Amino acid sequence: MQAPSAPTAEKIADHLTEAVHEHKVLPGMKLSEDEVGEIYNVGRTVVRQALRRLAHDGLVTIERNRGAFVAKPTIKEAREVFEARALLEPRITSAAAERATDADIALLHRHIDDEHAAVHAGNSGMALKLSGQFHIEIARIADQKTIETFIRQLISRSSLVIALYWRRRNALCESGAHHALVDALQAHDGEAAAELMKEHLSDLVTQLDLRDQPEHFASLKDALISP
Amino acid sequence: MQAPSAPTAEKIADHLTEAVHEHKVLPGMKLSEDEVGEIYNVGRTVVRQALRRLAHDGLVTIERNRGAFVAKPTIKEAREVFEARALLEPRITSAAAERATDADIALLHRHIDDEHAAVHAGNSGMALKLSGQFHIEIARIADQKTIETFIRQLISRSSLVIALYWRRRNALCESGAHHALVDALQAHDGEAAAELMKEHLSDLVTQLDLRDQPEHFASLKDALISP
DNA sequence: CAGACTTAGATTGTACACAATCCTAGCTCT
DNA sequence: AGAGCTAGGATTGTGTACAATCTAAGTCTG
Repeated sequence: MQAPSAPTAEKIADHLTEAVHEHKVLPGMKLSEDEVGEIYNVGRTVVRQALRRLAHDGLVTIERNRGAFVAKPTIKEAREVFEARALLEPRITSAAAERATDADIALLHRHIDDEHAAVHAGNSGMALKLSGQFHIEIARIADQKTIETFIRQLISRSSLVIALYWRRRNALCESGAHHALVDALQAHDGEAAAELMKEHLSDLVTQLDLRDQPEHFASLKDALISP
Repeated sequence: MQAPSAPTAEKIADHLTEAVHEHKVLPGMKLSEDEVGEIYNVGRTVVRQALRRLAHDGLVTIERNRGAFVAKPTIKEAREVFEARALLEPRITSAAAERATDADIALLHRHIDDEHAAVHAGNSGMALKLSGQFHIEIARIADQKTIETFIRQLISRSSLVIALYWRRRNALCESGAHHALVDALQAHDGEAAAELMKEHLSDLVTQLDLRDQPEHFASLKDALISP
């Protein structure tokens, strides 16, 4: 099912990123260079480039002489990711509302439909990916490449955070929020759109379990001595 | 003067980043792999890693089979960089004001002194670097690694933007703004600090010449035919 | 003499081989 | 039997060789 031709490093990185978005690969999973290279029919040199790019995006942690692993964001990092999103996304959404064309709106509607279809088909991975892409589309509409890049990274990491800290495995984010957002964008109501995005993100965070760790003590001694 | 030992790819990337901050290397300059490798006493493999990292930070553009060049941000990108900074930095400064310790304040004061000394010594490159680092320090104090990373990238690119679009070559940013900022941080006055940062960034932008290009026409024909 | 074509040099892209490091399993010793 | 140690295998880090591609100089022709 995999093309026998040799894709570029960028393509591989993008494909792996999608896989993370779909929760096909999960935090902590090892990404062996040989293994990945075999999958994509490419040498280690190219795999290496892809993995380092993912590491720079925060999706992968490279431990020297040990290899690349899908990142496992800590609670603190998880909070930071959503704080950053809360800073960037409402404002970018507001900008998107002012620039959105009819074609953009149509695309977003199709996105929501696909998302709905995926949920209906029980394909939660695909639904999650589409849900993330929805946010990226908004950044694209705002026509701010720099911030769009940041948001891409944040959404990738959000996928990891959701994989680790989502409260109820089966329950998915209701796409109602997305629908209301598109309406605000269509009405070119920047203020309303920004507010909706802010609430949407806030809702997402409350669905996460970011209480201070279940105390994975470093050592047994620490666990028993602590009050 | 360069150590004969072999530094790591990360070290090289950091060193080159500093060089950009100091305007030692300027936009458009070519970074040959062999040349860089010779300078740091390291093979092309390692240089390659460093260059790709810089490319990912937006400091370098890699053209296939042509090589790596220090990036030349367009006017649009320049605007985006400062819009992103305007979004992130005031809020992060506010957070920093609430967390700043005496040691942090002392460090910032030292920073300003160094900056002043550099200006006085006519070392404008060093002054510029320190001025950028000042902003990074604030992000560090806020203890938000994720956003700090973004701000690092933005400040790096700001150095390129300044190299390309600064109005008056010899005039430097007065460090008075930085001084007032430290005062607000010391007083733990988040709101004032945020406002000062916002104005400071706004001042910076007005010092740039971001008018729609001097029309670098692609071809002579286009230049003469246009109305 | 101008312009297009050809060819040589230089630079980057990729694969591969060897070195360094880490993990595991088996062994020894108490 | 269990803890510590050693040797083997496996995986990653880096330099180097070769292939692909671009640049530029030189040549030829109208």
